[in-house]
Amino acid sequence: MRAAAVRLIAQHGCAAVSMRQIAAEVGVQVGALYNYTPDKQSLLCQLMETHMADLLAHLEAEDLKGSAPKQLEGFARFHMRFNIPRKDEVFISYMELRNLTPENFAKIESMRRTYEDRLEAILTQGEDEGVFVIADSRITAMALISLLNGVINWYRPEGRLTIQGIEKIYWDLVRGAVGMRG
Amino acid sequence: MRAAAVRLIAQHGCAAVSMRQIAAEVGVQVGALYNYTPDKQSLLCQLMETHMADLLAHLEAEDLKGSAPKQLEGFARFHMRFNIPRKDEVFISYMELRNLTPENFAKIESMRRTYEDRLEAILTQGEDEGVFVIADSRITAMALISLLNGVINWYRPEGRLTIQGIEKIYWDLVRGAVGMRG
DNA sequence: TTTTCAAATGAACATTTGTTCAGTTACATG
DNA sequence: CATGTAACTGAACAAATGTTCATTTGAAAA
Repeated sequence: MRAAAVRLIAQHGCAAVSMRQIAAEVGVQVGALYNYTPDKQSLLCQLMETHMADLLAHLEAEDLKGSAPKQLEGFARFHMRFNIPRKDEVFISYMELRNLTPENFAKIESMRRTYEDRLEAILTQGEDEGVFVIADSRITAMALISLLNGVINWYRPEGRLTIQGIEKIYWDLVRGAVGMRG
Repeated sequence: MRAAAVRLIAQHGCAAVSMRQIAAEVGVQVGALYNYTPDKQSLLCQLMETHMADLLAHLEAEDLKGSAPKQLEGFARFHMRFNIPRKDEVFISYMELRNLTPENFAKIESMRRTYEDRLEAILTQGEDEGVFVIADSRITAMALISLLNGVINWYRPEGRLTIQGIEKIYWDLVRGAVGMRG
């Protein structure tokens, strides 16, 4: 059911997908869904929440340490490796924020903030080390995440590039953006 | 009506906004809307189409020429200057693509492609000139647009930064990303 | 003043929506 | 076999949806 909901919502948007369509995709009647979620809003929120929690847990597990450039490379490559196979979830987590109730929105938003904070910390560390040239660490953090997320707009598993290849291209872009080329 | 539709759709998503809500925002009854659009789909498509046409027309009017770095700077600054005040339209043009009929989608998509092509041409020119270091011009073009578009996720008119200040920060990021720092 | 006509109304339509629930099924436990 | 229970069905509900259209409005043209 989770998989069906993710696929459909990513493709058509939450408001455009009915509970009946999800049920049909699962091969079940509408009523059966309500054994697993109290309502549609909770279903959407739970989708996003488990994805974000998963993201944060895996980032923590990366246990980035060492010099800022090494950490930044680890972060960028992790972001690619984690998000590319989860493009539907990523898309939902960015596009359906507006369909959450205020409380649910706050919950998800704070998780996203945590993720951004981790990147920003790496950036400020790099400034302290004198290896990054950055005008505004907060904005740069958000800009880099937008840059990295861009991949989900065009990535297709059957495409010409491997995930490793994409990782390399994007890491080069990030490296340059923080002023550490050459 | 256009303004009302843009505001509501950007805020809640196309499928989540009813014709009645748009009518109420305009201060009119539902039926009246159908004097101006044949149906909801056309309304959405027209919103996106005029925005994209506007974007392409203004880009053309910039009449970028000269060295690749100068053109890239012109492109980046133009993108910021044009899109920031139109954040609702930009958001819609990226998020509501999936709600278009195939024909309408193809129309909008080709306009977006034209825009990307223009940037890619600047990048390949820069490679020829030997001033940019780029792994894949197509992907870099899309990545840079994602980077630049990221601003609409956090920009607020009442925020601490001016548009000129933001332009500068993002231009520095772009400049670095194509390997021309220092 | 009368005529004209585009624009807005307001009610109606057939569907579709999220959600509920009494009843059925199927399967594991006793 | 009998019993219990968790899952699923299928029908139903009020509310909301996009769209249509006969009627009214209001102001410019005659």
